[in-house]
Amino acid sequence: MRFQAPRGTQDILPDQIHRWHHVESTFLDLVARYGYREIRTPVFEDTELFTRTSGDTSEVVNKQMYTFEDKGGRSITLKPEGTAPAMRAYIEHNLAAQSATTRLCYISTPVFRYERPQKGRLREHHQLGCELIGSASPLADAEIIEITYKLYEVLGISELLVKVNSIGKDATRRAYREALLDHTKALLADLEEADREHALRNPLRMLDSKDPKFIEALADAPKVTDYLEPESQAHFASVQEALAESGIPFEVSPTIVRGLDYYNDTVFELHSTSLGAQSALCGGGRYDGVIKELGGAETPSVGVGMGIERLLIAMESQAPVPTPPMLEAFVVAATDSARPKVREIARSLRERGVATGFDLDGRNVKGQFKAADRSGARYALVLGDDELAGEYLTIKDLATQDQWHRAESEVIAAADRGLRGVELFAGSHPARSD
RNA sequence: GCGGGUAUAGCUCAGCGGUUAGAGCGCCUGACUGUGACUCAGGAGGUCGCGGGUUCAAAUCUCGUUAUCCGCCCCA
Repeated sequence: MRFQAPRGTQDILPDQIHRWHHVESTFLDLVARYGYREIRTPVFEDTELFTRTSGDTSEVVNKQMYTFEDKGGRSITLKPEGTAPAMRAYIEHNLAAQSATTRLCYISTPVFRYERPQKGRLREHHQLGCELIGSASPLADAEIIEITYKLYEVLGISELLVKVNSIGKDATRRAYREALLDHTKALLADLEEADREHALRNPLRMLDSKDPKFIEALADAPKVTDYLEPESQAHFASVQEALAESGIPFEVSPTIVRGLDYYNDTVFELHSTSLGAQSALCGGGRYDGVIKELGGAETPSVGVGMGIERLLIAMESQAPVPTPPMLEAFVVAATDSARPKVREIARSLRERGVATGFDLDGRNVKGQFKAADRSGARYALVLGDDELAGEYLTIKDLATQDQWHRAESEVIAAADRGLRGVELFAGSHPARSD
């Protein structure tokens, strides 16, 4: 029996991991400038955490959660999204006591949804996220969108579309839902039972449909923005103003409704045209009711979750990340008598922070050079009887094939001063050894 | 959950009823006993995704299954 990774999951192999590190460190560096601090939450949570917040009519909670009973009889769910666990932790550890507004971020948190996999859609994927807790200001909404936009910009995604919408307060959505159902009454009556139920469960989703029937029927449908309360209208206008001031191009898109039920007022998504059917790079919005729903004080909040796998797909074509070399230097034993010294030099360099390799298996010089080449090391440090006698190293630049001598003590001293690359190995004695 | 395509060497793919299943790239060895990458010569590597069926004969046809890709749905 040969095992393979479960359907919809992927191994992230060493040849790929630098791309993840690049995204993660770019993200952490960016959000640190806004004052976000990282939080890590468990992979699984109490099932009710998600049914309470995401809403039991949502597709995610309804059919996509990985839910099971543990040996203690508890209902456990692998996290299907990142916000609710972060809010649970925020309440549980009373982070509100530390300051009025709290900025949390998370990197590469695994997210599980039972879906039919295709490109850019997995059963386990990973998200980066930001949560700005404790501010009702439209500037908070704009900050989250700005950070998201900047991240993609810095990472080199150019074919980017920012879509924002406001879905208002509960009352607005209730009224609008009614209006929408009223408007599509004739169409709904014609639908198959299953389709009708689906539409009735969340009427807003009809807006997003690609079905010509819906598109036609909804062409002259009322807009949610017409139903917004004055307060929500003003908020949405201010968010747009703030985005414009930040120089972020966006479009108001009435069809953005989001899959989770906890959002109010601002919702947004960023799409990349290079992604095919699964074009959403991230989604987020304001969720003022979540913390109260989870037993905390009423606390307005806004946040975003960004899918890493989709981001990496978009980057592949638009902004590939160069593969860093495995090693900086490789020490070659030209004679067997040099092997102990080779090991000693490798150890000295490693202690001084230089990624250094050498042959463990008694390979001949040719094999050692080959290994040096494979390792990506720019420099081979050759050590044989001549070098042992003269206490120097023969250094070869594997890219240019130049070769020179340098006293061992000088190399170590340079490494001690923190020098790297050319400065570390460049010789003051450019004589060739052959 | 629905519809369709694909699965052959480490990778990209050809072969589509009939000798021993191939190519390019990669890998290993040698030419070169202290020099990789380039060149030349040689070599290793395959349950043809898996299981059943049809046939004298199956990588090839067929059914099932698993994975993957595309569209729908949903979303990151």
